[in-house]
Amino acid sequence: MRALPPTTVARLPGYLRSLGGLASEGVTTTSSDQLAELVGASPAQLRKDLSYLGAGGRRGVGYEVDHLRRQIAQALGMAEERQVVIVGIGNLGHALATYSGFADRGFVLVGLFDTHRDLVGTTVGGHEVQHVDHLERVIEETEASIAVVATPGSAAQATTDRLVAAGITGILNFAPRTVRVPDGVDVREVDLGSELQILGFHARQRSVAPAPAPADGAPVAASPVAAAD
Amino acid sequence: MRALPPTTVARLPGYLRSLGGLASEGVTTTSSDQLAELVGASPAQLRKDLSYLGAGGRRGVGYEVDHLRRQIAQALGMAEERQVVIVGIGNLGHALATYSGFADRGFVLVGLFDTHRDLVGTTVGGHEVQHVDHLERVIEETEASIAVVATPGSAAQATTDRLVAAGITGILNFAPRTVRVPDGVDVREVDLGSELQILGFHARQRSVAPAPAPADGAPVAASPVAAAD
DNA sequence: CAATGTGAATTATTTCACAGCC
DNA sequence: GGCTGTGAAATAATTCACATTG
Repeated sequence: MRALPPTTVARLPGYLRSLGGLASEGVTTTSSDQLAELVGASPAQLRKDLSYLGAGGRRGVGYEVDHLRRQIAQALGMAEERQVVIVGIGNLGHALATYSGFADRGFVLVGLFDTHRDLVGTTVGGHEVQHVDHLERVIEETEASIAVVATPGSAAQATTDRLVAAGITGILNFAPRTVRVPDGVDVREVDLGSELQILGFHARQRSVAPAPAPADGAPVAASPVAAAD
Repeated sequence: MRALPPTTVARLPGYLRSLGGLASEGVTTTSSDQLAELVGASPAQLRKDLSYLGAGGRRGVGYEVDHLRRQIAQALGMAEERQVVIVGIGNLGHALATYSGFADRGFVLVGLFDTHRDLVGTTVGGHEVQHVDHLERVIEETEASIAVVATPGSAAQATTDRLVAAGITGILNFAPRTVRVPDGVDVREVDLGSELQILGFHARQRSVAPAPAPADGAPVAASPVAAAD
């Protein structure tokens, strides 16, 4: 019918996580109120999101936890295995390579790559680090479709170009640089520095503004906090 | 006069990064077209974002790079130093602790914490890892306002509660669990697993749908790709 | 004349509120 | 009676398009 709004897609993994928590506690049925509380969303938003999936909640009863999990998992493509490569095995790449969350989400790590002589040949998280020279060959052989870029910023765009040329269609970019990709390729940018700066913005607001709005009382009439000073 | 939309705030770090790139190439003046191309946004959006800041662009000319940088940096609170603590020095926490981007963005690392006996006392990125027992004291003494949570998911909420009680007002949460905070505290959730799953969703779309929409031709009439099957 | 700044139009997202079903 | 599903309303974000200005 209709495509899922991107905002909905972005919330599904969180729903799935909370449902997993419920399941492990033996809960078999839940409600939009309960689940919304767990994920920190509004019940209405949750119901709307789930309705896009055609998640068969029963009125007066709620949602069946297991069924909902399967449905979200399927929407997220977790039914099929996806091969993932990581390029750039520095501190962050190392941490990502040893991240335990790949397997249980249907992702299979099929290659680690770097250019540094002293890294190539070492084993990280059970995988041997290969030289990026072999990138294209490995991607072809393993049919990898997703890549994690954890290179220095200076290498991010060139790396991305090679990955795309080799057939990668989804890129998770941790390098502190926005990478450009052609249509049809999907990028998610994750940048620690940017996240900190966003927190910094709010921290500044707090220090410039008087009070951060009392829990739910008087609406702090028109505080003259301009963006710049 | 008006507050910046959150979406605008989230884009500012990227603008700042690209402006830094321009500056290091010796560029002194730029246009919304040029900058938009660099950051991957539309020129109109860029102009609107910058206009919120009161960024004094000159019509017919463009923006002065240095001035714009200062203005964005100030909006993001980079003028003041902010003290940051990291809780959870596993693989990821270790990588974050050695991340070089703190200093140049006005963030000062003032404490690393963990519970593991064999980690406490070791030095990571020039800082000694302390036991979380000392968390409250250090936050008070250093006046830290921002915390990075890189604990296992099971410890994330309890850690967050302690941080908030100790006065932290901004939290960057890498643990795979949504944490709840009271009003007035700011949280950014960053979860590798979720990001991968979002990429997984699009990968599935590609495999289920025929073609990923030709660059700009026939609009692929009503592809019957429902969310679930 | 080139490029910003910005109201107006458009599109997307969230919230409301209630009918419908269990 | 309780809780979902969903149109309709409200809000937010983006894009358009053009008057404005150096």
